[in-house]
Amino acid sequence: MVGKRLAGRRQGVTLSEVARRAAVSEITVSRILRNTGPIAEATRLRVLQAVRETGYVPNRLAGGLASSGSKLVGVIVPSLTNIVFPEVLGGIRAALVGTGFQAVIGVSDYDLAIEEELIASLLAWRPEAMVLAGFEHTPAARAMLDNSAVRVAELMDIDSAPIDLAVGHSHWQAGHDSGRYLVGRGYRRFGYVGHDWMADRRAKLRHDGLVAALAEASLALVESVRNVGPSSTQAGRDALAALLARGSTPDVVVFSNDDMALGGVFHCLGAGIRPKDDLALFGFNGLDIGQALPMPLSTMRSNRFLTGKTAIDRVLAQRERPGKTEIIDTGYQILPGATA
Amino acid sequence: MVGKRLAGRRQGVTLSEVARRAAVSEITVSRILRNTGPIAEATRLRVLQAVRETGYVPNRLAGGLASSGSKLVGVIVPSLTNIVFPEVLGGIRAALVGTGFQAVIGVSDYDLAIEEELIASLLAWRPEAMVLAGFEHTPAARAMLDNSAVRVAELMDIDSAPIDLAVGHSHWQAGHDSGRYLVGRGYRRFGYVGHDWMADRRAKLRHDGLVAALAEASLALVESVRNVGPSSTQAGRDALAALLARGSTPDVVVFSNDDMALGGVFHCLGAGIRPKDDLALFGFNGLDIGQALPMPLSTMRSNRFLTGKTAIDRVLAQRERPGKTEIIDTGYQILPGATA
DNA sequence: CTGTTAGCGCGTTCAG
DNA sequence: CTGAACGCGCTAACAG
Repeated sequence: MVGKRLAGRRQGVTLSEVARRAAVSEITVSRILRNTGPIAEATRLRVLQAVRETGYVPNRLAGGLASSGSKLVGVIVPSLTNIVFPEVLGGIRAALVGTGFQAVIGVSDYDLAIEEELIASLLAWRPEAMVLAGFEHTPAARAMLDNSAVRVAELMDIDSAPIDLAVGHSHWQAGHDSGRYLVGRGYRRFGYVGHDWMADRRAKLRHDGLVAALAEASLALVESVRNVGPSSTQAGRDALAALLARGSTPDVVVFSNDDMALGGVFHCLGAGIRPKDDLALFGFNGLDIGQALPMPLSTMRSNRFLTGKTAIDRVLAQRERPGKTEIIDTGYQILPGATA
Repeated sequence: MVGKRLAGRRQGVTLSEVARRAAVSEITVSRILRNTGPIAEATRLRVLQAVRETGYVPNRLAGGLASSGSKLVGVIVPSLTNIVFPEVLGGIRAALVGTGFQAVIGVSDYDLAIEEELIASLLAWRPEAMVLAGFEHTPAARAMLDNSAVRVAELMDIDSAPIDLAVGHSHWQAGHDSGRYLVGRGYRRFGYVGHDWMADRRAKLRHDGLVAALAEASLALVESVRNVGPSSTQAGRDALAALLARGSTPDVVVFSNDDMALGGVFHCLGAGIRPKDDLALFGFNGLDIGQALPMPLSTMRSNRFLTGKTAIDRVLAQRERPGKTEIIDTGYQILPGATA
């Protein structure tokens, strides 16, 4: 049975109603509901019964206000359609389970102005930590973050100095390693297919690392195409077609990520180009779908779940912002695959 | 410049600090920040200046408590890794822009018990509406929803009676239409490859609609494989291989969704089976990636963005729960593609 | 083991 | 156009 609520009264059941019904004081109900302080088993049962009968739902606005602690973690990701971010959120959720904390998620669409608005609006909920992607924020956003004493985790990237905590891996290094790996496998004529660098600075870092590795082997990109929009399979497909149409003959094409690379594979399959035999293809991210292809994509796996989980674990372990910043490398691995 | 905050004081800047600085009362600051009531332009500018100088961030816990209105919408989706839900969230965000409302997102992992917990915990934030996926909820969850006077939108599905508002399309009908369409194209020997029905009831509805359409044409599935886990490309690939290994020779295989169907296409490409010529393949959802294949996937597009957007528009337009329930059909379209 | 007192920071009255 | 008083629902800090 689930109590009343009846009629016009807008308000729900409050603590005092539960307390009255159980013939105890409000604070006792509050303690029982929060498993705090010593409580007689008999009282607890009586109160829990009253809670059930009334259908009481605590008001966390009031609770948070009274205790100056919201048990909220603000999270801002650039996108949800790029599957890597839902995977990071998976790690965040995993770390939050059983802590009583709840994530409030914002999506910035890779737009720093939107990120700034979201930071303001999430900070208004007095979260106990904020999780962001990358190091680029507007000055106003930085000021708000500094001004609020909350812990700040910047994810994905560790190539710059963090505000507080950075968790991710070096994208420049990953690009560099991919270049060394491919050179080591005998490739010499490198093509590059990328997407918008303005929005996705990490893609540019990987590109720069790749180019640096090539230079160390006295090589350079023979051809490069960059799409203006965000990464997508269709964009990768179109861009590879455009690159090949230019007439140069790369023996390998490195893509800005797996989404783009998948499109590259599809172009090859449609055009009768045999991946690896005729043209090698290399991605980044190590998405499951790339590994389910007839020829698994050669790529690098980043550890998105671990990145999200580590950030939360760390930030909840130490709630005050420490004096010095910390950087945690969650690494990456080459997936040899069958396309390079 | 961004004010102090200095030293040990845990608390941030409050309204009264801003008020003191601007030499007005708190309520005046409050009004200015909420664009409410008549305000002298001079005062407004002075106050805004003080807000900037102090780096004041409103406390929504306090604001919500005082006004009994949180400007929050609770959203619970079964998954974020299934791309259809991020797309629904995209529609929700689009509808929320400029309204001052903010979505709080929970992920249930297709688990009704987790959904129940999330409902309890989101309701504690006193949202002004709740958005859920599907019609299946635990009795306790239903009770909490009924008990809170908030509006409730149930998305994706319109095959049952909603609590308040349902937005989506009929999955049974979609399955039925796909069957009629494929029969109309001359297919007779139908195979089915699906994933876990316990978790994804809508997949089962589509299956049942398909089977019904076949029965109307005096046909039946010649072979059916269902994976126990969630849908994935790899699962689709494995399941199609398993189905074909059984020796029956379908001329078309219908998959529970595009993820699975993509795996089917990959299996065919790897095994030298020509999609459509040797074996037709049909999916559901109309994901972009399926349309970027060398041979675009034949499938049905559901309108996820519209579903999310419509639900929020509707629910914000009328904030009290209306006397009677409403059902909005956002439809679907057949994408002919090239695999069936 | 339980209760009392006093706010948390803001918005809703109602007066000026 | 601006302000004073009050309370939203809950919890911290003491008592007892």
